[in-house]
Amino acid sequence: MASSAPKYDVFQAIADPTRRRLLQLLVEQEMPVTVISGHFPISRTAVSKHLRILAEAGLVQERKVGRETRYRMQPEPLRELKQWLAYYEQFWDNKLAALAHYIEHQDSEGMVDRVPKIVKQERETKGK
Amino acid sequence: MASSAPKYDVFQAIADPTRRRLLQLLVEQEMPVTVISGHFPISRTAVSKHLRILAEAGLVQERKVGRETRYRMQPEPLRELKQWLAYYEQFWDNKLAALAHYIEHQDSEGMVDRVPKIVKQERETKGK
DNA sequence: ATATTACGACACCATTTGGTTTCGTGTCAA
DNA sequence: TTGACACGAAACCAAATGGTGTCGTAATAT
Repeated sequence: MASSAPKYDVFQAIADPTRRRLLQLLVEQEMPVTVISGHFPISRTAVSKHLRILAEAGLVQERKVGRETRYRMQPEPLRELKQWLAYYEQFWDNKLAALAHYIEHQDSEGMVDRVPKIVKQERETKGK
Repeated sequence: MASSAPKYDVFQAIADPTRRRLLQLLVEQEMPVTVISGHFPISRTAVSKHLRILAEAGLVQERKVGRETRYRMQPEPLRELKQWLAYYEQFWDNKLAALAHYIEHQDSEGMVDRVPKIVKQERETKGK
């Protein structure tokens, strides 16, 4: 219920290649819809819909300027992704540092149901 | 044709919450399909289809043992995600370290068309 | 005042997606 | 051998997704 309630899913938002290219385009610059859609082979309306999905995921911010709406990327929600990744990082290297970092940053955000807090599956989980 | 030809998309593979839970379940243990599907409210066949998608993305590995097929997570393909993320990390902190890390690891994989090599978008909206 | 531009809201459409049930086949157990 | 089990394949379905074109309205330009 905090102000930044991401009602759409970050994982889903970045699943689409067009949306990833949108982020890439808007990461450094704010741009109005028409200009943005000039960079894509699809219609302005289609771009608009992608932008709305990204906005709902918190990945872009919109700002009205006169008759245009300018969009810009907002990278913060990617933190959630990073945390999710951090959990798995320990498994592809033997990097203890990764695990340490993971533990250290566990409760930064509302990630509770997304990534397990190093939880035992109900399986045996005897010592390693 | 290298053994790790990810013909499915990692971004898309992890977009689905069920598939993320599958990864979480299989990250430390190999399991046969029936056991896996016992952890989910959906049918075994549905689970099987998710597993195939994950397998095509290289995120799980299958191994036949007698009449059962055992699956286990393989985290390597997440490297691609990590690299994608690394590019954006520089934008949410002023962390120069992030940028440094990004540059340093730029050509590790075949990511060329996915993340730009610090490219200048055409600038047009000048000033404010 | 009138025309043009920017853009969201709709209505619509084809394809993909996540799910189901049924069936066939290979493997193990009695 | 006969039966039960594990599982993928296939056929099918509803809903979501990514796309289109048209329209209305607010802001700007002539």
